[in-house]
Amino acid sequence: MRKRDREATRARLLEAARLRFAREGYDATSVRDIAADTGVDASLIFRYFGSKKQLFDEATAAPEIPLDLLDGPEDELVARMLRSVVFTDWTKYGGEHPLVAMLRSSAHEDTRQRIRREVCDTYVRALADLAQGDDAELRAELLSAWLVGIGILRSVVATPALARAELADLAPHLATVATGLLGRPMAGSSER
Amino acid sequence: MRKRDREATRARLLEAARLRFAREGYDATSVRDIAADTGVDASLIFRYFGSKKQLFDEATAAPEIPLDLLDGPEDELVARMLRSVVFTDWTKYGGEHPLVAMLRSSAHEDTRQRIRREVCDTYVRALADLAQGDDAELRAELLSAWLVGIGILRSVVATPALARAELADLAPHLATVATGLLGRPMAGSSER
Amino acid sequence: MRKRDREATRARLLEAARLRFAREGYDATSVRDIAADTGVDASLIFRYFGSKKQLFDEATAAPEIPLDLLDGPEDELVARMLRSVVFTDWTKYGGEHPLVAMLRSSAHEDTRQRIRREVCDTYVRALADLAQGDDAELRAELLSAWLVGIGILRSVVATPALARAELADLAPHLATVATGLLGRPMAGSSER
Amino acid sequence: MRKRDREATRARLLEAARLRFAREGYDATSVRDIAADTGVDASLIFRYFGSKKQLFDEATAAPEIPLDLLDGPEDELVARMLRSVVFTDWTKYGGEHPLVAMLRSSAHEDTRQRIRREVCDTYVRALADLAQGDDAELRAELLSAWLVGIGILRSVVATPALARAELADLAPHLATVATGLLGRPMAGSSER
DNA sequence: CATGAATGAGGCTTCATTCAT
DNA sequence: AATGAATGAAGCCTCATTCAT
Repeated sequence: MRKRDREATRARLLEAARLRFAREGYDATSVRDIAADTGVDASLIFRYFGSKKQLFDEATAAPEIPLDLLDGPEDELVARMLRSVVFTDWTKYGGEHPLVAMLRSSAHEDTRQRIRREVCDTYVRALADLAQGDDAELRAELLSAWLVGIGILRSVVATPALARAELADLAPHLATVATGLLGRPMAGSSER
Repeated sequence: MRKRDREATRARLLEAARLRFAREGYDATSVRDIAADTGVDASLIFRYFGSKKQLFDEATAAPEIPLDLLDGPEDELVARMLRSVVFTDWTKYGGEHPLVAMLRSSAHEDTRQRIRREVCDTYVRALADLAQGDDAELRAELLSAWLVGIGILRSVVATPALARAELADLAPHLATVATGLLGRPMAGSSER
Repeated sequence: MRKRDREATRARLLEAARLRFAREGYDATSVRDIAADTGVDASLIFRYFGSKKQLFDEATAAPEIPLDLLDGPEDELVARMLRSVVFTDWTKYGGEHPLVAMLRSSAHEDTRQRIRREVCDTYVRALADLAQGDDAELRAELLSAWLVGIGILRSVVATPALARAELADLAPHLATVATGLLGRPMAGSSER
Repeated sequence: MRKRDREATRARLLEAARLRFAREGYDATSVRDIAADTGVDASLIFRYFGSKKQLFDEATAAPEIPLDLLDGPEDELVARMLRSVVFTDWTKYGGEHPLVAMLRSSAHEDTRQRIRREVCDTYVRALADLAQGDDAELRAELLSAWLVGIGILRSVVATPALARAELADLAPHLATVATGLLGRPMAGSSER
């Protein structure tokens, strides 16, 4: 019973922290904000997580990668990635893909490393496996860069055309670019 | 003992501010840091700039757009943009294109607006003029997104292949994507 | 080492603030002074009161009006008021009637309004009810002015004769002036 | 020529200081305010006056007492004093009698002493010479207190009836109180 | 173990004042 | 002698964090 309360409070703190850190960045978020959102005293954060930094690390740990991101048809991989970046409900992260939101805290080298690791381990690697030719990794990174750029222009910078685009609007261009960069035919969207 | 030269001191403060804000972002930079870098008392910042915010605005004001960025041959426009983003000496901004560096302060809506304005006014507009078809603006933004994404992956995230790539490595892929997105033949690099 | 008692600490801060603000005025009092008097860290003031201004407002809130000030015999009303102004133990306010002490912060319009409200609501109104004739309010204010003036000359300016006067010395003159201004016989002192 | 400029600037600084100190009090006035009002650099104040405090002392030195204040008919003395306090053009002092204005800086013991000296030397002494009986000084102070109180309630506290009263409205009450306190017939106003 | 009172460093900013030029 | 650049202390306030209870 007690135990359950503790776990529940910890979870709620984590959730509030995720939202704040995503929306306002590390520096503009105070532990008091998070505690207030949760309705508990700020000192609990130190009991449960040790420090603001540790809470940040835990709150922004890489989310579970959806199984179907990497497991579907190969020619739809890029389309699935794009949907993950811009057409997925990231309400828990303030409405943006976690990686995009984390750029708001990119003033800290630590955060940059975390972003790098996830971008490389998840996106670049999977794309590099698909690419043909000797500079496969570079081309995979260039495609990843595009996805990241779209995420940023769409939500952080809020550029007009991208901000109101639907997946269907992007699909043909996605196919063009992905096909061009990977050197093999890629679909612009998955049928589902 | 420094010379008592208002303009010189102001300029040195501005320079220090540009570097700090670019490297560490608005929140993680304190006016004392900047003053210390400059070797003067922090209160001078308020005499000369009014507030930290005003110093930030002035320090991160859009740099002069090189004349040749928009005035060269049309088919090399994207290549010139890419060089501006990743192969220009941005030492004064901590080594990154100012727009990329400013993302580190993107927790503040104000900064996001400034980024949006410059991206739209300079990059998207020029590209939209080149693009064919009815969704010209969307395609221009998609290409801008790519440039931004490259800037971020290369320096903020420091992804391995991109970080060590030379312009020549990127040129062919640039030509492919730009041509594909704009619907007309584009060069991957300019001869100079 | 002080007890960790929120209410007690708050009360001690309030007490120290009352004294400082009364003796030195708003501007010449720093929150650090008050905190030091209390023996706690200055940041507690902001936790408990929000700001220096709010602490000031709370510390100088009108003290309870003694029940017998307005409820005794009518012809002794002025005498009771005089005793309230100059012959009451205002140690908590640095030795002066709160209204007189507040004049030290009268550089701020806000404070002036508070003084006006209390003077009008408590003193002028009660006196106007007693005065005969059509300019009752003016005469009530003139009598209030006298009481205020006495308070000021006695403690702020510390004029010699008034500073050492006892109630008995003032009583006959009080009777004369009050009777003259109100147009009805008034006593110079109450028997108690 | 140079000499004249210096004296002129000094005089203008003094004038600006008088106004600021009167209207906002010592603490709320900064030397920069005064310098800005005068259109000169703040450091001139230190060259010419030594310190803010010395400027204050000089700016608020007792103004020349009008010759006719003390030299007219005896029975109109109080009337002349009242006119001096509330019906004289004190624009140079922000619209209030200098003594009343100075109460805004009464947080400092120094200022209080200066007020005391002027009140005693000018007002109390002249009135005491007129009063009959052994407690002449006390009665003179009580009358002075009234004048001060009227000045304060009228302009600092801005009590409604007093704030809009004309000299004619106050004259009869003045006669009553002055006559009562001094023990000899006094006029409520002078014929001029 | 949990609570919340207390802390002290540091944030931005304004002040009176000094000191080169 | 005059100018204005520079200073450093101190102002209010917020922060992450600690430590009694």
